[in-house]
Amino acid sequence: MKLYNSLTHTKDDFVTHTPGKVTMYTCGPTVYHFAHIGNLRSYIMEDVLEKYLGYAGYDVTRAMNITDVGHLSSDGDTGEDKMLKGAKREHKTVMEIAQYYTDAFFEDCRKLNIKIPEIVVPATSYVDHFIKMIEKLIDTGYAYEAGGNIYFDTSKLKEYYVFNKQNQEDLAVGVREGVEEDSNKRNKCDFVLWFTKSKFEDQELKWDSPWGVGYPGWHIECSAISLDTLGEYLDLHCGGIDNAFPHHTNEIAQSEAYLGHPWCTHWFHVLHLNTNDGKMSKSKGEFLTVSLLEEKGYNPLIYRFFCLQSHYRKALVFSYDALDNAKVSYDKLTDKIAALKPGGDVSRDACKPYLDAFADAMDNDLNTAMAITVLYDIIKAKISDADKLWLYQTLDTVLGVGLLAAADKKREALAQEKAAAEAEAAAERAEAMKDPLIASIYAAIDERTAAKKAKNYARADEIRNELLARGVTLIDTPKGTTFKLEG
RNA sequence: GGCGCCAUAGCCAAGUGGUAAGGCAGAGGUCUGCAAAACCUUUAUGCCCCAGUUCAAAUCUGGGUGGCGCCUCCA
Repeated sequence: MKLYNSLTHTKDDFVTHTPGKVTMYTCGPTVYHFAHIGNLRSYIMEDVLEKYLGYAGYDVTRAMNITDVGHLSSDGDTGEDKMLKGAKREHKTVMEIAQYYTDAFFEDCRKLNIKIPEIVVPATSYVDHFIKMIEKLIDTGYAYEAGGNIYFDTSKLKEYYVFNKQNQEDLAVGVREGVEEDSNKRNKCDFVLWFTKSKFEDQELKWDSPWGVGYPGWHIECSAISLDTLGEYLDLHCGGIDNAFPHHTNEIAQSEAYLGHPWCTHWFHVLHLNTNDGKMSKSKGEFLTVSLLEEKGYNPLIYRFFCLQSHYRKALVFSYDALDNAKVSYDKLTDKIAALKPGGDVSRDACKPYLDAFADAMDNDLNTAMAITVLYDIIKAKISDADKLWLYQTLDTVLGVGLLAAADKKREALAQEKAAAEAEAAAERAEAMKDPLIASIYAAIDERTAAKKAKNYARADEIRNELLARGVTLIDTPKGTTFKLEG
């Protein structure tokens, strides 16, 4: 499989440290608020990647953190801890906020068919690991204390800017409002491993440490959790592109300084979901959540389908027009699948070309847009319905857009609707027949239906016109003829 | 200011040197009397612009133009 590697800037052959096994780490959410659908784009694409690796025969172990402490600054950069801000907003404790939004995140994942990694670690449960790691970094000279905080010394590294060629001097400090240069730092890019001097007066969560009571920096959590749960050689590290610098850069710095050898070989970054006026955020414009999409009548899996129609390494612009487009495509596709007849033998030979086309697309840097077109090829293919259904079921284990479930639901709904409509029509008619006027209309309709059947269209139209003159408009539907009475 | 990404039809979007996938919308048609649905056919002499390399360029190179992202909050 070829997969673009942010570290090398090329599509590399995906090679794992232990053949047949993949260790995969994902930067999880900061649980201070609901996730917006842009956040979830990354998790959708990572989910597809994980499922495809499994489909391709790898044994995948995946871990994810939940950031419930240490993530400094708010969206508006007013200098508050995200968690603390969330807690204040909702008059809850930080831990209550964390639990509430962790659950909400998992609920969004469930709706989007995102498998939750088998290992999920809240940062607050790993503080002792962070401390151990920081201690070693101090012992080996990679970290120093200044002004009460512990910093990582980036000048001790051979190479700090791993994802692109930058110079420390060229970085603009304070490019964003409210970000101030920290005078304790020896180098511009040094970052905090442990705070004892909080920027915030009432940081709620604090732990004892060899350097005093405080709390961990943001970057250390991913390194420590990954090293402990997945070992010292990581195959695949995922996250949104905005994490490449500084978060992932810092993870690499501290992990490799700690280990003394290269750590993660492959970096997978998902580009952002934008709106017409740029990057999606929680503070600007409409706060697009999965729940909001549901309220507007969209099945969340339509959003997943929308994401899959594009490539993960391309910025995707969200609009309701584009989502509607995906919805129509999805509905048409599942309608066609609903019309397939189950039962019969599956021919592996007949299915093989489609499996190959799917694998070719996915092997080529997870080209999900191409993989989606295979779904359309299958509909048009000259293979049996049993083959088609088996293919949809198989491919959906990776794509996860719920093709068969949606089709089943449609089939059921259709049957139910039909039965209900028939029953209702019969009941209505029985009731209406008590009225002589209505009864006469029904008699006329019956006569016209008989005339149509006999292809006596002249008579049929005559009846329609007669009724029209009486103020009755006939409406032909696939279920039969109904009418509308004027006045 | 530095670094990086992107530009393909009305819209979304593949394509990675061999003559422009797919979806949505549109157009024409078949068929059920009409209509709807369904099905079939069709829709970019051209891929932001200008040079260059090549037998051959959307694709590679150089230079523009436009959009986006990152530079201690983000997915």
